[in-house]
Amino acid sequence: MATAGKRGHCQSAGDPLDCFDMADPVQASSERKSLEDREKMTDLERLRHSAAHVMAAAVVRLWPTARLDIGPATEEGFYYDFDLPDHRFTPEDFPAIEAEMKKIVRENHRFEKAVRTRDEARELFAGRGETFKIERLNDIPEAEPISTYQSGEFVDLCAGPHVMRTGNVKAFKLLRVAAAYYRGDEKNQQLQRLYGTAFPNQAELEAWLKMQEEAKRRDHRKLGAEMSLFVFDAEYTGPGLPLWLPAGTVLIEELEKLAKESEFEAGYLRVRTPHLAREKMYRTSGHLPYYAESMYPPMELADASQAAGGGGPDPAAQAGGIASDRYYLKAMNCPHHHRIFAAEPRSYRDMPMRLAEYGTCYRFEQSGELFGLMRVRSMQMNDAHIYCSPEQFPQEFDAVNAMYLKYFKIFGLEKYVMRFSTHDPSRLGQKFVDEAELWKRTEEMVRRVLQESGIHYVEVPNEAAFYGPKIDVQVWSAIGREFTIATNQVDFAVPARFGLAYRDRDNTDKTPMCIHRAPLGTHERFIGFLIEHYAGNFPLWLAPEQVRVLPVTSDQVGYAEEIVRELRAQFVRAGLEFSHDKLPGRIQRAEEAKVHTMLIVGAREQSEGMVAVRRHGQGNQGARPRTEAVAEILRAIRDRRD
RNA sequence: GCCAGUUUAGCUCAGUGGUAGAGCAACGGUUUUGUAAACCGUGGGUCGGGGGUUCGAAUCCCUCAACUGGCUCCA
Repeated sequence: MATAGKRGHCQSAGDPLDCFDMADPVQASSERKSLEDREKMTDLERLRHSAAHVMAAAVVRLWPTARLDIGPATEEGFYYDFDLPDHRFTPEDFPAIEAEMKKIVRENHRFEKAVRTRDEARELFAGRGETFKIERLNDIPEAEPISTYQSGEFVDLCAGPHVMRTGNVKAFKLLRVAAAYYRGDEKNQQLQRLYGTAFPNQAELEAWLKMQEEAKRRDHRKLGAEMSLFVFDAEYTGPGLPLWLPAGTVLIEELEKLAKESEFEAGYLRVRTPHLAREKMYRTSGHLPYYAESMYPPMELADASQAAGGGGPDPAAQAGGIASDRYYLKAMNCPHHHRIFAAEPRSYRDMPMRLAEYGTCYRFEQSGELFGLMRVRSMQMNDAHIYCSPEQFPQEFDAVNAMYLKYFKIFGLEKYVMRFSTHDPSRLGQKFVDEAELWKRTEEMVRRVLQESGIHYVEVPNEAAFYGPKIDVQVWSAIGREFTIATNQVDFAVPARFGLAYRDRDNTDKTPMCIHRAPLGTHERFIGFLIEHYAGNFPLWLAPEQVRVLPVTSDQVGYAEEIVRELRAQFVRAGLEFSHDKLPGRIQRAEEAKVHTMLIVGAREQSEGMVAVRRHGQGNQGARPRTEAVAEILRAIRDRRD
């Protein structure tokens, strides 16, 4: 993993694998900003960076032994890293720090820039015991000037820029305390990081805080519990292993229905594979030994001759002198699909061969990385592998792309970026498989497809997978969280590892290319995203409870039951509620449960064969003939409209 | 895995060393109901698990776990 860059995945030279890693949070980069970047800093970033100085100054006043590292602006505010062995920050310290910050703001110091020689700066920080600053000083390229900023008694090694005076830092708030490894490397010591945010004025700060509150309301973990979609039962099931409740299972099955329909239309063949496989599978794929740590530990069958049955023990294990047989829970489906491809002789007439499966994978994510449904240890992937010839590739890739766009339209996803990761020619044969021509051609094809479909994409050099370029789809949930929700990868290398081949027209064996694709990602992350995207107000086709019929009095129960029967006969998820509550109470509960459509039937409706339609969140839509209302519901479900 | 915080009834939360509480939900009954909460009653908790201090622990201490916020990681 040493060659892996800061933020990508599948980029290490040791990784010849598919990798549907769905996580890719945006992280504040700990890399140095160039001088040009600094000039581009927005006013808000200047303000926040200045606020970081004010906070650091306050901390040093309160804890004079604190040593400073760095304090940049981030997307939501700023942080500053401290080394302070004799005190651990807790949120209880915030009022004192904020009070001291206010004092510094009132003192209204100028941010005074001073350009210094290296030796002067070194001496200055050595005198203050600021060892991190001296190390950071050594990072600054020879050509760049060294500058410090002073506000009051506080001096920091800093290239700026800042606001004019501490008095300009008007509205700020400390947010949280966290640990952070020095230089972002877990081999280094941990520093204490204080996060805060700052805005030009109090009103904007408060608006932002309010937005954060709103975000919490649509958090998928909260809504998932409220709507009984899933639970985590760590004590019995295990951390990161969700149990899908009936309502959540509806979402899964509707998504699978969508996927199966689109994949059927697009000529995919469905396959099914077990949740585990022998060690040899992952040794051949290359996952072992590099990634064993990210997989659940193997199940070891001590008596191999007995365990192995007809096949005998794993020869590789025997060769190593181990008379045992190991099975691993699968962390990805591709090796299994490769073996399916290899199961029978293949002809060019079979190509392209598109093997699809909602495969369940298990990844032993570190405990601290688990995050609701977004980062779990068991996941069901909208997986498929397309085996094709290089000639067939553009068309296949284009079709995959079209499927992505189809899905985005269905879900009303307007804000997304495709992140196109390409190779670096200078690293062919090391980080990237040594196929210069294939790289060039494939990347050009991919680029052209992206451009022609008018998709918004960014190209990221040097972040491709070992075996080919890839596209990650990044989306934002309605609350502004960014996720990699889907991925589409080109693979020229792994089919060869498995010895995959097809007989071509010229009667020679050729190795196929492979496209790994998962436009709906995993159920877990995709549904987590959808919950936030819709704030739990699912469109009719997805809504766990689509229709609830509410008779006004017991006299209409029979009529209501008739309507429910009619709907259920058409596979509409409809129910009836008649309880001791008055109508407004039952409406309230249906609204709270986010039931998509309520059909209210009283004496008036019954006598005229009507229903009064009420849409969740939209109030009373008025009475309509029952047949018309039912037909409209069926149409909307069929068209996957809201 | 690391740092910090949190963990009390199904849910939201109150309870700072002296008999575990409220609202909602659940259940039972009354009410026959017209577009976001009718009324009355009942049951429900080993206060995350374990250990310790104390006459006495939800409350103080230790430890383990899960979750949350970050960091690292992310095949």
